[in-house]
Amino acid sequence: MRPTFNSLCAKLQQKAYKITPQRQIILKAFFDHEQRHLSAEEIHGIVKQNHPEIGLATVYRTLEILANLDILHKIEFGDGRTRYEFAEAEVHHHHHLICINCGKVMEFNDDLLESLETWIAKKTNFLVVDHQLKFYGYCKDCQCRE
Amino acid sequence: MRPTFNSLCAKLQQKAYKITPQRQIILKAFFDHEQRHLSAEEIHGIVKQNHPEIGLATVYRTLEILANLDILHKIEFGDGRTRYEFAEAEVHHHHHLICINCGKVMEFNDDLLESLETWIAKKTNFLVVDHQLKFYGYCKDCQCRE
DNA sequence: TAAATATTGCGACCGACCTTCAATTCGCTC
DNA sequence: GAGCGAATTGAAGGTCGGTCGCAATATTTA
Repeated sequence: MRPTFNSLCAKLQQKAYKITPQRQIILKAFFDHEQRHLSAEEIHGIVKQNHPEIGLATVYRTLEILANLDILHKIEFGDGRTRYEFAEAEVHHHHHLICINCGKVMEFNDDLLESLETWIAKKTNFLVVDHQLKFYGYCKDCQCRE
Repeated sequence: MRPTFNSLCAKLQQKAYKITPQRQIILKAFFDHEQRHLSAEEIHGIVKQNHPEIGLATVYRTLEILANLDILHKIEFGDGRTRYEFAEAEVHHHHHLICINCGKVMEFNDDLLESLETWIAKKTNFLVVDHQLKFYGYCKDCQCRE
């Protein structure tokens, strides 16, 4: 079951964070664009449409808080900007297919890596707590052209 | 068999790049620090010791060229700076174990992902040409403390 | 050796992100 | 609901990795 907007606000409040309009607006933007991997500037662009007074620094600060509370999850696609998605998605071990040509990002699920993690622990004494798997290549649309 | 310094210079020359002292010095630095994942600034620091006149921009430009020629391979560990390693290492499908606590980076090899790539191609029509797998966790030394 | 062209170092610039600070707002208590 | 203290905000400026423009210089080819 996925968290509701209200349950996430409650999570903020539990940790003594104040429920400001700005934080609500930013959080709502993630519900409205659930499918995308949004960067800070993209979020800023979205919330500014209806709330032009919200500053970029506030967006950065809010994203940092939401990531620390495990509400959002940071991802990097190598284009120099950090992107965010709902953290709950991460427990399904979904990973990313990144098109080198058009930059489109798709997802796929797998559970293959869990067995790999325990194998690593045995072999190397390294305690794995998270992993990131990215595949680079050409999506269906970009395989003919280019 | 790994390429020699001279064979890599030849590769540059084939593509109509000039063999300048700066490029040789930067390339040599990678032979002298083969085990590490060096960033542009680190390379600059190394080459400046014996050749203080080499500019940072030249280092960036040279690394870009060497990466485009598949002599070096770019890697990102999420610390905001691009790092480089010899590309030949990549064909062995080695991946990285990144310690969240001390930042140490270890490597491990696997061939597991090749079968996954063909599986993806069938399932999603996505043509995989490269992949990146990173595990975050705690290395042996950091598991007790922290 | 000289001309044509690529490359260099420098400094200015860029974009993503963070910090500082005065002004405002939240959440609590009365 | 007013008042208080602490957290938060927007704006401006700063940091940092990386890039660009340009005049000076070096490499290659003839």
